[in-house]
Amino acid sequence: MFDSALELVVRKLETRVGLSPDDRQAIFALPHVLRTYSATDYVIRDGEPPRQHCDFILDGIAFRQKMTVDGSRQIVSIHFSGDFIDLQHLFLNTADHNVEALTSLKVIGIERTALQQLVLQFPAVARAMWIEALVDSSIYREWVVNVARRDARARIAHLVCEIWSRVKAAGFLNPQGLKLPLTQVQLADAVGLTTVHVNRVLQSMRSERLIKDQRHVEPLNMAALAEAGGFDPRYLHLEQTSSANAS
Amino acid sequence: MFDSALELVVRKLETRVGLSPDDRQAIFALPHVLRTYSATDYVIRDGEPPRQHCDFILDGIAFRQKMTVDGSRQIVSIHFSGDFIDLQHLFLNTADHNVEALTSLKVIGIERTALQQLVLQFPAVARAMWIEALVDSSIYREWVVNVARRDARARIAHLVCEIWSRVKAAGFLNPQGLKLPLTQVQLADAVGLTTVHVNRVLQSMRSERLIKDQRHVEPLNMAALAEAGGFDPRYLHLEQTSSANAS
DNA sequence: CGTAATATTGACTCACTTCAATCAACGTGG
DNA sequence: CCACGTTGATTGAAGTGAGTCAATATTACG
Repeated sequence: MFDSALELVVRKLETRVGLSPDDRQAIFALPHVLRTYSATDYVIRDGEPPRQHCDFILDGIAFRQKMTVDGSRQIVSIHFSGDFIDLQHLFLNTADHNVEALTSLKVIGIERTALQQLVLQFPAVARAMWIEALVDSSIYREWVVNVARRDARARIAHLVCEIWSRVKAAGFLNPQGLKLPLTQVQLADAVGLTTVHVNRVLQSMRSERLIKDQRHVEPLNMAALAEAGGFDPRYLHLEQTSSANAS
Repeated sequence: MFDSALELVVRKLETRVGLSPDDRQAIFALPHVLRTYSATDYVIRDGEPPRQHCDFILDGIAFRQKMTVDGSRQIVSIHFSGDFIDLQHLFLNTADHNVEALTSLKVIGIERTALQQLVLQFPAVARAMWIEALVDSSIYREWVVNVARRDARARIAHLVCEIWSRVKAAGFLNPQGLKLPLTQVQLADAVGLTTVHVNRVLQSMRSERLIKDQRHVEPLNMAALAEAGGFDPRYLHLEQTSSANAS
């Protein structure tokens, strides 16, 4: 039961590098707990030191948000099954933002110091974790571009394409689509717009049959969406495996 | 001569973790070259595989930019003396953006595979590099907030504050200020605005005595600038050292 | 000294915001 | 089973920060 949760961690890392039996054994030996959050629960709170456990999502969706001094909110990332929520705090000592559960969330919380040791002492695992962290960075860069340079329609289209691609790559997509219970308020906070405007743009996108409902992403017309969002998935580095096994 | 360049790398990493004599020796043993770029030279090109060397800035300024399909440009980060330009490509196999020299640039290019080995085999070094990478991520998150949620005046003020803080923390600030040869076009590309608007906002900021000249950041009134930009430096994690030596 | 890059200006437009209702869906308690 | 509160979605009217286009200064520099 516990082991099956760590199995998911192993499987995730193996999408990036080959693991030896020793590596796998070390992962299975990680002290951990299973934990559940309800929607709207905080997983990480701005200003707090890292918790004792580092969470890896088994099921559900979480998002990361920052507040400005004048009180507006920006969602800066969204995380799904198979994501480490919290690489950030593996080696940093203070949270500079919040992470909140979007849906009810099942995670495996791995003991932070044990995970640090694993990363520091098992090169193959380290490689995989580095790749995860660097892809996170790459996604942030694309978000900068998204909110800075695309209009409302393209921003929303781009975000939907990203989510679609990531969830699909992680193997959690059923053919009838993806349940994504983002409210329009949250969607607006993710793309840097107001709710009112998001609402109007969504209506027009629905009338174009680009999307059906932002709370349920369906494979209506991904090609048209990608076109509308100027979406180029290279930044997700989905095919990135450590073929660079120069090691 | 060569060693003095690596000395800078050592010094940088030691701002984050304590290094043992072994660690230091391993760093000094890194195969490397010294290299120079002229302003506007490309250091990294979108779409290319990683070069054989990983650059660390000894002197000068570089910036990272992405293009959208419709041809607009967004600068997503700026790098100064003491920054690794290229952690991204230490473990990823394709560049998804460009890095360009803003000024003439002196770098030490460390052999990529050797640096990988160092990071994978020397835990203290790994810790320091992780912290660098995670702080990079944190900065990207703040840039998302900056372009998504602040108005033109605040965006520019925030960017100036960030640059000021980072260069100061790296110890490269002379009392009369910082030469930052950003043109208004580049500044606009960094904050997600047009040149025309940046020009007008700069004029008003100059008249308020918030800044004097965007090409030379002077310590005119950093407190007022921080106020105008809603700048809270926590996201830079400047004080972050691995006091978490729970290891 | 000429030419290109950068900065500035003016007039006009527009995508997005703001403010303020209203509507719809849904769970809850009586 | 219905009144009611709450959350999320929608609408309308009016305002504005920033963009666009196009011209002109200004500076840098070979």
